[in-house]
Amino acid sequence: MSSQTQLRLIIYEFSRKFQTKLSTQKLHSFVTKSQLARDPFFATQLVRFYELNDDLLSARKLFDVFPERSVFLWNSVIRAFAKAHRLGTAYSLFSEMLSSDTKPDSFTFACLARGFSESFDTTEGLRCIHGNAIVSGLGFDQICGSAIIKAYSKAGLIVEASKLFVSIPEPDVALWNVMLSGYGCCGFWDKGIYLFNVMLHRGNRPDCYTMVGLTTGLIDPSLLLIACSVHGFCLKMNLDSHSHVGCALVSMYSRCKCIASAFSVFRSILEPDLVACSSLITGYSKCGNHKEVLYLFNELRMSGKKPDCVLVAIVLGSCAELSNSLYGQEVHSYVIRLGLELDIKVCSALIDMYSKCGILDSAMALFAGIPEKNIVSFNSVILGLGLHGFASSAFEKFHEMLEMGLKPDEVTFSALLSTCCHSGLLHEGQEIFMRMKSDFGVEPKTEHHVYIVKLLGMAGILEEAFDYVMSLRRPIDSGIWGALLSCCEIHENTHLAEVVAEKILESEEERRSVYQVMLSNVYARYGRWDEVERLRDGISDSSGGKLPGISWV
DNA sequence: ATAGGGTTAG
Repeated sequence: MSSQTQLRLIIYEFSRKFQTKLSTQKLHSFVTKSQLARDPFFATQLVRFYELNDDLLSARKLFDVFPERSVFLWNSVIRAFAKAHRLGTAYSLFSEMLSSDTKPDSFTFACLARGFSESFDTTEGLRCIHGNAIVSGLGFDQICGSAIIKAYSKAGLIVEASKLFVSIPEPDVALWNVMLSGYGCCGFWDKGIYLFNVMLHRGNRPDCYTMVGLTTGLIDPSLLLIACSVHGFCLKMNLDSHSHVGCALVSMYSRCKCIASAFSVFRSILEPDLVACSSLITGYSKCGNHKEVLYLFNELRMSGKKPDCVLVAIVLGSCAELSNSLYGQEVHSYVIRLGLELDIKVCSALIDMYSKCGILDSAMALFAGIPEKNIVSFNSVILGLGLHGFASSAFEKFHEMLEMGLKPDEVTFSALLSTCCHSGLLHEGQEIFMRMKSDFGVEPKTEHHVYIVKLLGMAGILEEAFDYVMSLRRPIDSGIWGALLSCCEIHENTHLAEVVAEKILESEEERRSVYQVMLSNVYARYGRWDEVERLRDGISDSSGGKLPGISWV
């Protein structure tokens, strides 16, 4: 092995392991003095290294002076900017590439698509990338296709995603997997399972990521039966020992509020890493066992693992729910010791924690200290102000956010509606609810309907609240009926309460039998006729023997 | 050498 190659390997390893600013500078001065910086292979590695260190400036400098730009170098630098959400730069690099001698390949489009999947103006950006890919003759490419499908589905553009999927002649496993989880992301878990059946039918062998893809759509307790069957399938295919599958199963069971199963899957993971532990801790947090979250977090710290921003944010969420600022402050000081206090995720979680613990001043101070505020930090502070009854300040922050060019999302409106509820502002609430859809194109979800019902109910206009719920598209979430029910209780309207209770039972029943039929189809496919019989018996008992007409295959 | 798939803040 030549000394040159050795150095490359050392620095390649270096780039994977170290992530401190100090090492960037050391490496940088080292590289510029040596001849290494002229080597095309090495330049690509170096860009990757800079990317990992959030040092895009150095990456750009290196790229700009580099004489021979290989397609690898172009892709790496585009990838670095796309991943950091510097989409303008990523796109202008791409345009520059189009007019250069080096033509983009499938990786170029994959890198671009990845960045655009999380931007605000996704639809246009993605269509543009997709169009360019087609022009470059890569419209049916697997690598390019899988990245674009993923981006489309992350952005909720499931129609675009599936159109692209069906146009690709012989999808590989990764492509099937991306489409499966795409359906899950967009709330069509049933279509995902249908596609899974088609995939098997065409003789494709599922891998561990197929299983991970199937779990993505299983997001609430009503889907527990389906979740169990996915788990069963993992066991049967011997795919459950893979650590990524383990994590996905833990979080799937957590979303289904079945913490016992989540825990038993976790126990079966041989060497749980930080992500596995985070999945379990997130599970306890989702199930409302916040004491356990703090306990496990402590255990994790004792075991010498270093929590990351994601985990810290979740733990702070539990401190907020416990409404005890002592826990929160302890985690806050730990965060400072770890040097994570500037992270925007952590900071937003801290704001939320302090305002829910009644210390609004600390929350506001933290908010003021964030250099680049994003949608989440604004949402936290709006929610906090609303919670403390400062409705006009909350709306001021909302306008400030709009002036900064940030696009409000569903959580923003949730926070504003909650503000109105706390201050009893019926008309303001109704107005912002209207504007949410007409001015900002945000579709109302269960939580928004719940707030409207609460606003109407609290004002004592129960009949109007009832008519409002009846006007919603079916199926109506039982949470919405629940909100109305509690308003009926407060206003002691027993007549309406009875009607509402009836509706709740109805909707649950309907949902259950639909799921049972779907599950029985899964069993039928694998010849588990005993289970099928058991389930179908259950269905005839509960819904008069009539099966809804649903087909998976 | 550059992608793609485990947890994910409000």
